[in-house]
Amino acid sequence: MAYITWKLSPLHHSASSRLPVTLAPGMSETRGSHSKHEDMALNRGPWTVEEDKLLTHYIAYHGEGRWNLLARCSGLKRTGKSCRLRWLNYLKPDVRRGNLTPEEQLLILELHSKWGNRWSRIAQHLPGRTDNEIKNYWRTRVQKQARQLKVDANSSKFRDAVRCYWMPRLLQKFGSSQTMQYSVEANTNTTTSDQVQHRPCQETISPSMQYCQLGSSSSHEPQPPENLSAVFPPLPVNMSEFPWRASDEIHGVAFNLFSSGFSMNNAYDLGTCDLTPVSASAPIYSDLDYGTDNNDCSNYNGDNLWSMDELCDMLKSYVSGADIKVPFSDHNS
DNA sequence: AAAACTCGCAACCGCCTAAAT
DNA sequence: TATTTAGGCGGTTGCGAGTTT
Repeated sequence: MAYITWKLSPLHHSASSRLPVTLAPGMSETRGSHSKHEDMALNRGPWTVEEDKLLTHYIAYHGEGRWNLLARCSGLKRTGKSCRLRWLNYLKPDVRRGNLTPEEQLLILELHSKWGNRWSRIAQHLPGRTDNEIKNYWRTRVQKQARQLKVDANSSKFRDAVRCYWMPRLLQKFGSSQTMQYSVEANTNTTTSDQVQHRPCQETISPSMQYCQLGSSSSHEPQPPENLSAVFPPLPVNMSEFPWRASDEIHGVAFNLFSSGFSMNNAYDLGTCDLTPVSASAPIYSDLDYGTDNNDCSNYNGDNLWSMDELCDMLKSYVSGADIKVPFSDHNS
């Protein structure tokens, strides 16, 4: 098998990319990364087109792994670590690029609520997405909201807000974007990254459903760290505890998201959530919204239904205990 | 128009663990 | 068993591009 796919880093499109830096041996290089035979200067910083080609061709012939050997034999003046990172996060053909879909965002929120900052583990359940990308998403989007609210991203208040307002909104989007499908095997008990990314589709299920099944296998799953009470609190069975009622009228739309399937036992069982009232009036996204190519979601603007400002206002209202007005976008109007 | 500021993200750092010696 | 090495992971940094002032 040879990879002939060639992708240019966005940096390569820029005429003013920062230049790679060549370091003499011993200049602030990663601990233990030098062999005694390694005598040449190492490049650091952005990868050049030539370096990418070299790495891609080498892996096409020799396969992945043995990164230090690769670094020495390929002619690249890079550390093995650097080569590995470049390949896994950028050059590997099945790396998906572009904005995260609502479905993916929802899954990240769900999984992070369960596992905390286990980025690589979370990434295993988002085929084609890298841990780095998910980590960046969390830091730039989610933590930003927490900062604006002046609350800790791991605080129960913020988690409640996310669970009550952000996730339902994503579900709303998700409910109207059923064209997005994942090739994920239903039984994920022993799933590995490779299995998720490369195996043929045996059953098409939504990530949320996948997650539900994950949850059902929890006896084999390590528990989240203690300091992560960082799980979202279970949705209250008694909706009177909730900032809104089980069925709220929002701009003329009966918002009945939590009416079926949530309980203390399946707080994350989003897959059983009744989306009908929502999707009936929800905006319809065409393939164009997500990009018709599964590897290209760049056409999808993840914030066009719910802007960050909107979200921030709502979360602020929730944190301050004020009445909530949930905007509802009606594309028919 | 330009300076200041913000954002997104690729790449690096350093710690940890497992495998090899 | 102790030490070394390689690979993996989460945290952090720094730069280009875009936006605001």
